[in-house]
Amino acid sequence: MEHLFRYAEKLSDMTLSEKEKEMISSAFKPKKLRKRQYFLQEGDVCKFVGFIIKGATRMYSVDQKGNEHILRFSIEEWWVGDSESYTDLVPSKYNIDAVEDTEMLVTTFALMQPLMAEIPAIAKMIRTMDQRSYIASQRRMHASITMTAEERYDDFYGSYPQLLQRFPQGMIASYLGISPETLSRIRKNAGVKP
Amino acid sequence: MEHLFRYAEKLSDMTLSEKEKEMISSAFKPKKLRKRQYFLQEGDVCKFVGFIIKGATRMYSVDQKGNEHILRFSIEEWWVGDSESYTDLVPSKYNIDAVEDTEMLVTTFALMQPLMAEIPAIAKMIRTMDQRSYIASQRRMHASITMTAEERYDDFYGSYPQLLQRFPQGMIASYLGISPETLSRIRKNAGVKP
DNA sequence: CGAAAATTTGACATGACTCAACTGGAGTGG
DNA sequence: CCACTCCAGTTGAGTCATGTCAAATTTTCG
Repeated sequence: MEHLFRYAEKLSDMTLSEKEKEMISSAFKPKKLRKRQYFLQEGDVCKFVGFIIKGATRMYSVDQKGNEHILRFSIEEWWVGDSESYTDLVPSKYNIDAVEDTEMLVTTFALMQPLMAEIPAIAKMIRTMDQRSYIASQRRMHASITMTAEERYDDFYGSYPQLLQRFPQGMIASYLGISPETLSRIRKNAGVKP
Repeated sequence: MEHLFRYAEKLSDMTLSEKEKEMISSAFKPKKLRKRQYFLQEGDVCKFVGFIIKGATRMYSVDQKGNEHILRFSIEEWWVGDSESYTDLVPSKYNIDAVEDTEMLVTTFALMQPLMAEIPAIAKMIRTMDQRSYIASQRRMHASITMTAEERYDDFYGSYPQLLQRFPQGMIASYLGISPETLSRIRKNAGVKP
């Protein structure tokens, strides 16, 4: 739990009282996922959110041809869940599964509500998270509209080197919206550049 | 101002007291933009947010070759501003200008803070907006990774018919990340389909 | 009405995809 | 611990979607 407290205090720039920490503790519980295990499957309504203590997950959709398209990676100190599904209570279009063995703290939205209402630090943390997510996603969109496959890879390389080392190349390709073959070729040329 | 009150009440699902309405009124002031007039220029820090009463704006970047890439359209009841720039107080990478003569209510972030802190409906409105923005942007990202140019156009057509009628075709192309020529060809084929 | 901008059309170039074959390393079971 | 399988990644060849450039046409707006 300490991880989560520290994260909330950092993002909110506030301090949590012991009582608040207890409230939080009682709302979350630990959960482990084995590699390849699902956190959420397409068609289910997402009822849980998780905060990763250790490990890595991905969120992706599968198209008619069976190709996977990764929308989001998460590692330590990131949140997991499909906000579209839980805010509107609709079945999710996405799958979320563990890419490594993963430990997280999970809660439900129902349990989250009172925390948000009664703990200012949590409310602020969530606002900050929402903002950051939106900004990140706007950046990614900009990259997607503006850049070629190679530029997008370089951009990703510069922005998220940790993720690059942590996820297999095929998944990175999927995240960037290019084929694994194309990414392989881009990487081959990479050394040859300026 | 009435527009804004109604919007806040709708999104928050709460009622504003007269006192709260006064607070809001004193924080916002009306502003008009002529067609083609800038609301924000690249390199400036975005210090204002606007709520559109009437009109339409776009947010876009310009690349080295001088091509414009539209990241966002806004029309009545939408907000205008670069959240990346104002939350982190960094110079914006984007321009925002009016596509039609536009009337808005504007405020600064400094003036917005107390409203958020003291008016629950405003806090909730903002949270809802943030969530929706993120969801919309995730959808768009998904479309961008998953679909061909033609599918993206159809998707846009289905999701935002109002925008289609309101913005010139070249801007729609830019928003979708395709060339104006390609969009023109897609539209020509559109009638011929199923 | 006329100039400038937006859209359309055509011809051509190319980035990225697909399919298929090959390679190497990781994980598994004997 | 070795042999075997299997999957991820690489490489090559051919194709297709989309971009580019340029000219023709239509629309917009002063």
